[in-house]
Amino acid sequence: MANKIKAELAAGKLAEYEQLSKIYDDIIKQARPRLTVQGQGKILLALADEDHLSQRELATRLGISPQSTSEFVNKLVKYHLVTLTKSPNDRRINLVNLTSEGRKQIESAAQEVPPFIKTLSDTELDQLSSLLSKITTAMYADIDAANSTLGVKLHKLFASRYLKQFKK
Amino acid sequence: MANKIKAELAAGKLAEYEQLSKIYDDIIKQARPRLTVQGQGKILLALADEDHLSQRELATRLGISPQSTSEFVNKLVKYHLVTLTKSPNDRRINLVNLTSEGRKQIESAAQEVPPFIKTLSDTELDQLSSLLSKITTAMYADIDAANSTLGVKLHKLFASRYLKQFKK
DNA sequence: CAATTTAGTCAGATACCCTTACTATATATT
DNA sequence: AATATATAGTAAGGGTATCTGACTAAATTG
Repeated sequence: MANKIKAELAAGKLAEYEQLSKIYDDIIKQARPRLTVQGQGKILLALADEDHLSQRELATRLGISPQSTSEFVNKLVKYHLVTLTKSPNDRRINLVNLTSEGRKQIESAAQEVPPFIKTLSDTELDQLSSLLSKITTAMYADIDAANSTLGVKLHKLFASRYLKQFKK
Repeated sequence: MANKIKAELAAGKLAEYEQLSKIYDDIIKQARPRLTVQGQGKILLALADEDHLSQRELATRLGISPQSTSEFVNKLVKYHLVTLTKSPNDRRINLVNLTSEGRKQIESAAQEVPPFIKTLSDTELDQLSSLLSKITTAMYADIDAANSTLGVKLHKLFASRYLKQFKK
């Protein structure tokens, strides 16, 4: 029983964090045009991980429909953040390429540590990372079970993104 | 320097969790409609905290425009989750009232424990709750600084929501 | 070569938000 | 009272993120 309550509390906190973070983003960082993990931003992030992907590949990796992908890519083209080139092997395929401006956007927006993270101590940061790793691992497993390609791709996407941080 | 890396890693993990949880919800629990802290859900949550508010009051508390509020309220009316009554004192005012169905929606959507939480031990759950509390507290403070009414109200809103869990 | 699969697009929807009018009702001022 | 101003809400229209269905254009397969 005790465990159940603890679990509920933690789940509640997690939900609270999620909801709050939406509001937080809205309110706090209006200044800098932030790269969101949605729509166009999602595409850019995926390209930062691996450039010259086809729209189809992007759609699959990001879990959005090819139609939405097409829409976002076109907007990015309009803003000169990516270009499209036809694949020489398969002329149906549009390869999506980051422009230098696109890359700059990603860099400048990349992973700022939000201020609220700074309130945690070193030990707490370690704890948090490790707990979240457990959680995400379990999530990946579930996602994987439901749709194996998506899960694997996602993992790869995020993994390489956060590994990059380490190298710096 | 070490701290900076730890912070970046934790921030990354948090971002990863957020991103993942969207997809997770999509894939894993399509069944139940989840109450978000946006749009219509936000309105319902505010009403759960205090019923019979005017649209203006809702708009102010939730930090959305009166126009959007009107839109969401009207949708909720259409779905029979709230009703509108003119205030007797001031006939400009529309009071928004939860229907029993609306109340049921809120209850049923309330805090299910997602399966991935169950992979954590008791100790880990405690740790996670406490870390997230620190984080959300810091977030509330920032939100508060930017827009005091909203921050306070939100806090109250969430607090009452998660306190309810405990009583059970 | 015909049939099928795959990549991408177009059109049309919905949800969440905003801004700029505009209406109706209250309240304050003269 | 009559006029002016403030307040609650609505209407219209726009932008972003997504989705589904229908369709075209290549590639692959039999």
